[in-house]
Amino acid sequence: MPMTQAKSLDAEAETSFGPMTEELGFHLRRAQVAAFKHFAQSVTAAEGITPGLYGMLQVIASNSGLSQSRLAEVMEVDRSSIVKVVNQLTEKGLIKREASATDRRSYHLRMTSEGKLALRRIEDAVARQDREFSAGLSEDARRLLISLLKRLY
Amino acid sequence: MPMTQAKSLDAEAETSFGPMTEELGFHLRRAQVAAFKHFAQSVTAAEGITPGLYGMLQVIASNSGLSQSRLAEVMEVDRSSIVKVVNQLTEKGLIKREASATDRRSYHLRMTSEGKLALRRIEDAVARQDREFSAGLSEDARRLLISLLKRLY
DNA sequence: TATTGTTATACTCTATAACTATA
DNA sequence: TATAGTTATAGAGTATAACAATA
Repeated sequence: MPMTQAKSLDAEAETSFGPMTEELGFHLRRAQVAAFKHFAQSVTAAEGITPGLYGMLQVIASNSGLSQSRLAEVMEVDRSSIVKVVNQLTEKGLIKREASATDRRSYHLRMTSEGKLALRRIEDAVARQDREFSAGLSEDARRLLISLLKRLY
Repeated sequence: MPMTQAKSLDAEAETSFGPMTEELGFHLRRAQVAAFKHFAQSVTAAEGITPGLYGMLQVIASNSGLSQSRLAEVMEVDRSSIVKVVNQLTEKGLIKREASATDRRSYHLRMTSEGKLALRRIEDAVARQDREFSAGLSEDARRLLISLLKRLY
């Protein structure tokens, strides 16, 4: 059944999606949806970490001590949307909030030692997943694709 | 302020996002978010049509008479998620539900004449938007990018 | 006055489960 | 029994507005 569906989608792609098949945005979206599904089936299934949480973890790990407001800025979401995420990562024992010595309103976010350990593991899983996902591309094609994508933002 | 932010993100990109900058999924997501924002600022602002609704419209236009279940299949969402969308497009006068002559449970979805007219206009707006969004790429680079993206799904 | 983190609230998108009317 | 469309409901993910504590 999955093969049949895939086959029919392939065969009717031109007629099913009309002029959209000429649009970059259309293919960008489809590829991105496929990437999320792939991530969910490997990394999220094994480690319980969504793409969003993984991104937050990496930003915290690479910018140790940053504030929640700064994290929100980097992730380009509202400050209020960060609260839940930080709670989740804290409850998982992956990060900690440290009171700032100079500003009592603010927290410094840092990885816990368990978090650092977990991130090394997750990072490997993500790297493998990313390679698997792009298995249809040669290493050169993969690099080329990344460089083209970067020119869009 | 936007320029300052963009500049600081560029300058710190390597340190802010860590190993993610090596991942295809990371760049795919950023490009896709940028594409949605661009679409929202041009097409959605001018025509009140989101990327999702536009996709539905094109699939209905290219597969006139298809059922809601078939539309859900093509869009890869649940049947129940289609109901609201079909209602919205019907209320906007862009599509109509026609009773099936052979199966009284089922509807055939079709564009209204106003819908066809509107779609021609929206289609042009989207085509312009898509070119603007990919203005940083030559025509060849754009085609290359699309062909690379297709190899991911 | 402005900023940090928070809460309350709401909106969009999507899914699951259960219903109805058919088939 | 199975399918088409629908409804009720829930869970992500995100935003806005307003608040307390602090700067």
